[in-house]
Formats: sequence, structure tokens, C-alpha cells
Amino acid sequence: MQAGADDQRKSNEPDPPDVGVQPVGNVHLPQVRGHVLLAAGERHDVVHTQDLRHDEQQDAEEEEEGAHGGKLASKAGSASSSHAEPPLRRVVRRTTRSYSRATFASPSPMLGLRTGKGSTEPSMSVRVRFAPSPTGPLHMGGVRTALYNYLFARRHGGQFLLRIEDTDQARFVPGAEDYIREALDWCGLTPDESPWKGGPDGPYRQSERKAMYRQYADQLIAADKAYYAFDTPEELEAMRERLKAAGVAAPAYNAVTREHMKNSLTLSADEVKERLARGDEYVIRLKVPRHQEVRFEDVIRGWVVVHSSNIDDKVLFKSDGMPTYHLANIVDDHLMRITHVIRGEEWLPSAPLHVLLYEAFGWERPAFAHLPLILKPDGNGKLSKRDGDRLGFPVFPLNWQDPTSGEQSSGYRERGYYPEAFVNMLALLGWNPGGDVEVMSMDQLVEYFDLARVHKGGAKFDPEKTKWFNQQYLRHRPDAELGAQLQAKLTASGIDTTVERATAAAVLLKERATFVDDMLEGRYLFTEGSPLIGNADANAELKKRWKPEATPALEAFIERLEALVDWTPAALEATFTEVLQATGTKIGQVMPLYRLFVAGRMQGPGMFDVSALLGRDEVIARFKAGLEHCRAWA
RNA sequence: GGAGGGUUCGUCUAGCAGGACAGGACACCACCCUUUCAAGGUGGAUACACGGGUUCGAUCCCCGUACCCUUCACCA
Repeated sequence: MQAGADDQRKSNEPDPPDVGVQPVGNVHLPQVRGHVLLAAGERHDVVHTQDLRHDEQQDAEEEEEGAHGGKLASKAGSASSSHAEPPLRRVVRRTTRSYSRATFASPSPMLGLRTGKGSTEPSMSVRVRFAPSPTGPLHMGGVRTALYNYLFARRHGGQFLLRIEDTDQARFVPGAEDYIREALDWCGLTPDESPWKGGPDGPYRQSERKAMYRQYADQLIAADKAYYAFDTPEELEAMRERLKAAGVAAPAYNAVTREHMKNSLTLSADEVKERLARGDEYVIRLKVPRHQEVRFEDVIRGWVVVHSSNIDDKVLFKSDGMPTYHLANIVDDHLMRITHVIRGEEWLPSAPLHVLLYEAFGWERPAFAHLPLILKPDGNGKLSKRDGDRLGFPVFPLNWQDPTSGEQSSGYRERGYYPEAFVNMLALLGWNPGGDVEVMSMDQLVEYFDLARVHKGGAKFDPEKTKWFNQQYLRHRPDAELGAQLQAKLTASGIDTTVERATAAAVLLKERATFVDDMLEGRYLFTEGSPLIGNADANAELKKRWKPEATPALEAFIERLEALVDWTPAALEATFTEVLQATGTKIGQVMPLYRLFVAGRMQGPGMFDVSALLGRDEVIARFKAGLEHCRAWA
């Protein structure tokens, strides 16, 4: 439960005000049934290139682009200032036969200024950060937080930084940091400043900033905003027990109880000095003001008000010499000039404390935006690793093996998901651009992203929709790429073939695939010999379908096939039809057998396409073998 | 329990400043297309948590109730 409960925690933060989305207009394009059509000849390219960027050429730059996250530039570039109209968004929907359902976004012609309610005016110096704790694999909730930070930064031309919050030495997990880095890279969310890349405000690993926190804690003590506390764990426990027994709902070390504890507020100056000199263990606590309304305006939730009496004197500096999350977080955000803290909702309860800290330091505080949680598909509560195991879907972007327990956790990448699909799905979990556009490239997400449109309520994760996204991306992938991947998979399973052939097969197979692996169902396109051999399922199916009456037609077809000059799908179909007429056979009596003889399974691409690809010799051989096979029964 | 947050179809959501048959997508069920399976097309079913107000009129504004979630460490 520990693992699960923690999953979504290490999130991150910030954001600025954005703008409302203008009405979507789509213009200059003929409209058909509410869909915008592009010129017939262009529709394909447009979708590929601009929406999914899966063209070959773009393919090449894909990785790099992802690695730099850079590219937002494109938005600026796309600002076709030709028209001084309000920002428009064209909604492009494919209306071609097979892909008409999904709604794709096309790059907006221009990015005009947006104005939105409750949005803060983004300055040109937006700086946000994703601050995970390296305590294990990055949870998909964390990835979404990173994504929103990234989108926000790009949208406003700011910087996206990554800071490793490893102040808790006890929870250090080897490999976790590398995992974070790799996961972010895979998703195309590469930070502008990070422990690995460096930057003007480094170091970006809190353990390496250790030396600078103490002075800030001291500064607070000097200003009477914090104090030393010498209470032992036992004494703290005793205090809680005592208060609990006295009927106190929420025992806390606060303005009232601190009067009865061992701290620099109750002990004499001399004793404090002596204890310090003696080396007694102590922590430094924030001296929360007694009567004060703490308030801040959350970018996505509006005003949040909490009375200081509900906030306890949080430990800022631990006895092990490390700052707690609260202190380090505020100090670092300030030093790193973070303008917007975009983080998970689980941090909302401690936000007032953070506000108090900024006040204690006298620093201007960043804007806060607390993201809704990602909930489990069924029931309520945060999505945890256990849910993934239980329901059979990944909860992490990449595979992960726990260094101590050896426990394995599967990731989206290894399951065959495209990072674009994963990111697209994540982006829409809690946010949407307003129209009915769903399939969007990273550039488009950047262009449309608006923190003000993020939902307040938690979103249940839907693994099915994630598959759908993958399917969308897969079918828009260039055939050559799919062919190469299919070839590689076949080789891995002991089947040799050429890229050309694999590509030709991929064209037929991708239509019914969600993952590249799904195309392996068409392995019969590459093997030799009857697919009936050793295939129990095929034989069972065949027994149900076989009727001796079909024999004449099948034999006639084989005969015609041997003499067929034009070995193409069209010619094959024409021949087949002729045979049916000549023999007075119904298609339903023969086609299933044709399919079983040649493919060995009842589902798949059209048999004429399959046959054309397989080649005359192989098709005829399988036909004959199939016939022999059935005759044995009769 | 305290504090805070949340609540539109099964799910993600739209609904820009009260007046629409409450829209889309995923999933589901039909039908169409089709040699099969997909894909695609068409149609269907299902939602404003509840109760009061304010109003000529509330998904939308106000109050209350219910339920859910998060959080209460020398963890982040």
C-alpha cells in the first residue's frame, strides 16, 4: 500500500494564466456533414504531416524533436499573420473511408493572444518545474504533471525545469533518477534545465544543494519566524496521545501546544545555547502565526482560504541536517525563479503552509495550480500500481524492476504504445481544448493548452481509450516504418522476409491492429506450407465449414489459378467470381474454405489481397494441401 | 475525526456571460457495408448527486444536505 499510495505523490507544479479559448471556427474549407474536408488529394498529407507528423521526413526528426521539446517555435512560425482576425482553430476530420471517426486537430493558423478569466497574465519569463522524488518509477500521474508543466512552459515561451527532490535519504532508490530521465525523454518532455543538462540555477538535485538550506532556516529563526525544537520522538508521541485523550480532534504541534514542549520558545536562552553547543538533536520548526487567514488564488480552483489555526508548526529542518520538502521546495522555487507551481492535488493541503513560508521570507510567491487526481478505472481513489496489476494495464511509462524486491512493473513503452499516444491520452485526462478535437500532436497540445481549462474533479483513467489512441497513431504511421518493424518482429520469431514484403503485408494488416505486435497475426503471409498443419483451431473451424459439395468449385478455381496471367487482387477476384457462376456455387460455401486453406484463420485481410501477396505457387500449394486434408475426412 | 477539495451519460468531457431535443469521443447494443475480422457508416440506450430558494425560466446564481477524494510525519 505504501507503493501505491505514494505513486502519484511526487508530482510537481505551476502555471500562469491563460486564456479562454475562442470559438472554434473553421474556415476556408468546404464543410461536409460538419466535418471539414481538405482537398481530396491533400487530405492525407495534411493529416499526417501536420497533425500526427508521421511522415517519413518528419519521422527522422521525431526523436530529436521530442528530445528537445523544442519546436514550440513552430507555433510562432505558424502564426500566419496574414489575417488580423481572432485566433481560429480549424477542426479537421478525416472523412476518408476508414479514418473518419477520429477528430484531428490541424495547426491553428495563428496563435493570437488569448484572454481568459482567472488567468494570470503570463509574463514572458514563465518558469515552471517538475520536482519528482526519486523513490521509485515515475507514475503516469507524475508524467501528466510533468506534461502540463511542459505544455504550460512552451505555451508561454518559458522554461521547464526538472529538480530532483531527494532530501529524504531514507527513501533513496537506485535507478529511480535514471528512470525519471528516460521516461521524460521517451515522452518528449525533456527539461530545459535539469541535473543532467545543467542551467543557470543549479544544482538541480536537492541533495547537492544541501549546504544552502541551513542559512535560510537560520534566517527565519533570526526573524523570529521559526524556532528550535528539541523534543524527542517519544515526547512528540506522548504529546499526541495526551491531546487525543483530552479529546482533541487533530493533535498538532502548533501555537498552543508549542508552549508546552521543549523548544527555543519555552526554554531559556542559555539552555538553548547549551543544548545547541552540546550537540543535542533538534529540528527547526516554522512558527505559524496564531490568528490569520491564509489565502491564495489557485489558478484552477479559485480562492482557497485556510485559517492558520489549522496549520501546525511544520518541521523545516530535520535533525539529520537536511531540510524537509517544505523548506527546500520554497527555497528552491524562489532561487530558481519559478513563476508557477503546477502540481498534484495531493499538495493542496500543504499549499497554505507554503504561502506562509513565502510570507515569512518576504518573498513574492509563485502562482499555484493544483491538478486533479487521476483515479482508478473502477471505484474511487487515486490510481495506484496495484490497480494496474489488478486490471491488467501499465501504470508506469517504462518497465521497472524494483532493485530490492526484484518486482517487475510493466510500462507503456514496452507494451507497444507510442509515446505520442500515451502523451495525447494523458493530456486529455483532466483537460481538453474545448472543441471535439482529440488527436493532437505535441505542438498542438502546446498551442491549445490552457491551465484555466483544467478540470477540478479527478478523472478516472480509461485503459480502453488509451488503446484507441494508440490505434489512431499506428494507422497513420508510414507503411515503410510499420513494414520495417514487422520485419524485425518476424525475424525475432524466426521468420525471414524482405522489408518490401513486410511492408506490403503491413499495409494489409495495420487496419486491424492497435499495436505493431498485432500484425504478427498475419505471419501466415510469410510462412510456407499449409497453415492447417498443426493448427487445432483451424482444423476445428474447418470441420464445421467443410462440405464435399464445394469440391468442384475449389478444384475449378485451382485450375484457373494455374493459368491466371494477371496475378493481382482484381484478377483473382474476377476469376473467383467466374468460377462461382460456372459451378453454380454460392460464395458462402467456398470462401470460408478458401480462407481456411490459405490463411488458416477466419479473420484477416481480404483473401484476394492475401493471395496476391502470397504468390501463385504458395496459394495453389495451400489449396491443394487443404483439399487433400479435407478429403481424408470425407 | 480535523482541514481542504470535488460532484454532467458506464468513462473522458462540451456546455463560452441562466432560455439548446444537454453535444462529442471511448466503451456497449443494433443495423448497413463486407468473403471473414477489423475499419467505416447509420441508429440506439444512458447524465446535469439531492433538497430548497432567486427568477417568467435554472446544468449554469445562492443556501443546505448527501456522497466521494486528498491530507493531517524529523516522506515527498
